[in-house]
Amino acid sequence: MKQFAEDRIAPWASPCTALHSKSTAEPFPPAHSAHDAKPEGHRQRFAAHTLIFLEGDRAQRVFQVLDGVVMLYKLLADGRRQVVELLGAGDIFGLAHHPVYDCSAESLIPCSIVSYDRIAFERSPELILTLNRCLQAQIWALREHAMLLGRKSALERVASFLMRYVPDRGTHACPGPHGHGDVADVHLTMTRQEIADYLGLTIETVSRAFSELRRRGVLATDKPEEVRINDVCRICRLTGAH
Amino acid sequence: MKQFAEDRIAPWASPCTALHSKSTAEPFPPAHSAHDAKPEGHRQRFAAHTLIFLEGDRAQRVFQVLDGVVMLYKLLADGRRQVVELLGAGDIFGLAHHPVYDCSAESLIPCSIVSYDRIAFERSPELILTLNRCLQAQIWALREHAMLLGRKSALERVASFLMRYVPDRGTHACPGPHGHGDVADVHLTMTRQEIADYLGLTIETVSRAFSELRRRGVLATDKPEEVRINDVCRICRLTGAH
DNA sequence: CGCGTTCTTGAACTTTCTCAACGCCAGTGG
DNA sequence: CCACTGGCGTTGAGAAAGTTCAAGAACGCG
Repeated sequence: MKQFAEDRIAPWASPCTALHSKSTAEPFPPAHSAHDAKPEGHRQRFAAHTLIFLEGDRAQRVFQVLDGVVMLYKLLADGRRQVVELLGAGDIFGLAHHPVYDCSAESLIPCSIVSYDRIAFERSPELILTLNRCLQAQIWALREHAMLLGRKSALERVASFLMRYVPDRGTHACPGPHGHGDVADVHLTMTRQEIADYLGLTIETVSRAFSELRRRGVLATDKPEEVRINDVCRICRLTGAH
Repeated sequence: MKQFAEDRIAPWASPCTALHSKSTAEPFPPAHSAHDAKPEGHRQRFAAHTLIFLEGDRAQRVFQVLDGVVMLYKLLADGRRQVVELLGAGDIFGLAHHPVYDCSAESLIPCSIVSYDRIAFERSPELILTLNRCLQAQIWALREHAMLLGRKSALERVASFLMRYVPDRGTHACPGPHGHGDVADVHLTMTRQEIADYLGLTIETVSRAFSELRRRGVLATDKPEEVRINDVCRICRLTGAH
């Protein structure tokens, strides 16, 4: 992942890492040549849990997260919801190969977001390379998530979810536990319901999985959103990936 | 979807449509200007059920399906498998934002495939736009699939799967039943096991779902792979999307 | 302090999985 | 030509995992 080191943030090394990152993305990397038409962006702030757009809306604008976390979700007619992506600083969303958005977008925490006219955005040769890298990272994350949704048990799903919040662990080149103990303090940015809709479970099952991890001593929670992972390696082994 | 009409095949209108398409893609659309460095492609034929590359292999080449159907899948350490994408004519695969492939690729039926050097491919300005559209279509399909894996029942999954094989039905602008009856004859290109791994189910559950649909009169099967859908609209309503 | 929301826990129920048996078919070899 | 074999699909019965429904606890907020 070293090849992204020169980026301000490494936003597409893994969309997941953005979740715990406190970093902020620039609206866009500097232009390489003057003739590249860089569309002008419209900067906006969103409070936590604010709708950005709705599945089915005309897809006129493309967005990039500068700061914060955005959730993309889809609904079935009867109200069942599936969160399909979690996006952090650097991630681009709102593209659609149909004329309307294929999912809804909502901020999970307060967010800074730039938006661009979609047509101008897609024509900009400057952005297209950046965009492609971002799309590839999203595809990677979606495939990973398909594995989780299709084949992992509830406990494995929750363990996988928790690992997202631990920087650089459980990845290709996991450095392994370092220093004294293998503890991580994590601030979950999602409610149990949102976690459930992301993991394809019910809220009760998610709650039970947390309790089970607590019972096993792997986890300690102060408030529901504040989690202390006592043994990152152990959680990682519970993800089913190893 | 009219905007893709000028394409030889409309490969990225929806990756799904490629499944039943008998059409063939050109290695790539003609160059717009002479200076575009179009990397040279290496054409290959693969028999049915042939491995193209393995998850973890160094990602040196990028592939495009000219003809046939390719399946991408991931494995967990204990052997659980999840098929993450089904690709048809026009679809591009083998890109990776890591240096190794994040999933394995296998032909489902005999395939014609071109491959390019990944570095050259990613640098080619000619291909970037094409690639971009393809990636967006894949993201759309993956999100749709996340919905299926996370929130749909076994019967809904199988119904959704069947709808993939019926051209233009169940999409945005579904023309509805036309002519006498609403029948479709479908040749499934996958074994029950492959379908199960795609839908996040077991082979038995898939088989039972087929039987249930047969019992309800919606479906008739001659051989397991040859299916007659007696009422497309009814199957469509069983997908859970409406 | 009281209220509403979110989270947790328990018990009954449903769906899907697991394990096992059987049928069908194609290919093989006597 | 026919019996054997192995792969694949179907079906059944019981087990397991997750869902549903319901009640209670914890927390934040006016």
